[in-house]
Amino acid sequence: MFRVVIADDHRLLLEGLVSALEALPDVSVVATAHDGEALVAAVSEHDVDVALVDLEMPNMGGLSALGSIAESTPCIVVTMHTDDEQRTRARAAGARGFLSKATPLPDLAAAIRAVADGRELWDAPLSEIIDDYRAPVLDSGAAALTEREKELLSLLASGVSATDELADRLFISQKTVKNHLASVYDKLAISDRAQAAVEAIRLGLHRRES
Amino acid sequence: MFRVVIADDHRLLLEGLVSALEALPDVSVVATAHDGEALVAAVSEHDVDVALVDLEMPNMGGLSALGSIAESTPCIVVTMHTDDEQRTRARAAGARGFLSKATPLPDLAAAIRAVADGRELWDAPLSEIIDDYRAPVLDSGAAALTEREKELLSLLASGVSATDELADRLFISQKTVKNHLASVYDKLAISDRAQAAVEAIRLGLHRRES
DNA sequence: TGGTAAATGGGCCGAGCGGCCTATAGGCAA
DNA sequence: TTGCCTATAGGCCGCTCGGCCCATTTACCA
Repeated sequence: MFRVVIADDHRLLLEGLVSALEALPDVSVVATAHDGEALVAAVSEHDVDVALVDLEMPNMGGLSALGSIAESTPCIVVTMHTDDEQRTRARAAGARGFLSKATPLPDLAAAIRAVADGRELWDAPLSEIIDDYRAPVLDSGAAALTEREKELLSLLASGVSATDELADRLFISQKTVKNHLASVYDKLAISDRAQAAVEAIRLGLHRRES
Repeated sequence: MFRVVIADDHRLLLEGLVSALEALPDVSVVATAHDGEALVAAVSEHDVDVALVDLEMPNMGGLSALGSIAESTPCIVVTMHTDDEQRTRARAAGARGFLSKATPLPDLAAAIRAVADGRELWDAPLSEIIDDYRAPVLDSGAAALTEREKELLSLLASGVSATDELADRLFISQKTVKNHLASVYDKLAISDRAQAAVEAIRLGLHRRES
């Protein structure tokens, strides 16, 4: 579980990112900050794997804050201004990466995983580094789920819980539904459908087809 | 369920907002757009209660797009530049409201509800209008849940599903747990704990105390 | 070619769950 | 003061769920 701090004075972006990153099964937002000073305070108070830092903030801008924290905490600069000058400054200040606010969310997630893994996003083409980290880092149990088991969990997460209805939706017998469920319980170390539904949602298995 | 369209060329903000708004029990994001043209197309293809529009976008800016859609679709301008000139232009173009990207997320949610309810955010102090719409609009079943029932759902949503464990956590007998559950099933029109857990998460009841 | 994993299916059984009825005490409002 | 709602709790019962055996077919892979 990667522990992330986000600093941005635009609260809609900040709180939106919190929601989107928290929805990932392998990311946890441990603190947020509206300005540079709060960011410095936040990383000193929490164990942080990656900090996302906006450059334009009141009370000590992102670059100054980077100077204080970049040595001890891997930082990714997330900014609107993507000119090379800002990019160079961010790198010089110790940032491990530099992303535009126009970046798709999955790319940011991958960048977080890459930086948390010790990579830097400077030299190689960004897409190459990022492609290595697209998949969420799941615990061994969740990673062992088969496709059929995920389909079952997806139905559970959408409120289909009765054995007969699950069987109808998957075109299999009720017995096979129970077998798959037993396998899921074993892999996720849980013991009933309610917990399975909670895990399914946490793993992002709700609302998808096939 | 308010149907919302979001247009913004900064994908991190866009996708973050989608995640945050979808997490609300009374908001559904039916489409997104990266530019003005896609926004116009989106509102013509979906039934939309409120459109959130950024002013700075490629391929027809927000103001031009407003001209095409503001008459038929209530629009809230969400922008970084909050000077009075932009504000006046947005109003002249037919927007029902004007919010900074520094707005807290709950205020945006309230603004969406207010505008969907036919209000405009111009004259009265924003905080007064917004305060009338802080509470999510719940269906009658969810609105009828008592505090104790919400506590129970909150535990369910965090993976506590066994009757005896729920009883221990709430300091009541197992029988009372089952009584509360039966009441929840009735109010939410569901029939077991798995569905209750799904609903609890949808209603935002996960991860809160007492 | 043999081993492993996935998907399918069956039987059995006990414990847990949900449905239904009743009851008491406290708070609040008509 | 007479209801109604909430929170608490018990009994009873039938059905479902989960745990534990098992088998077959189809893959894929070493």
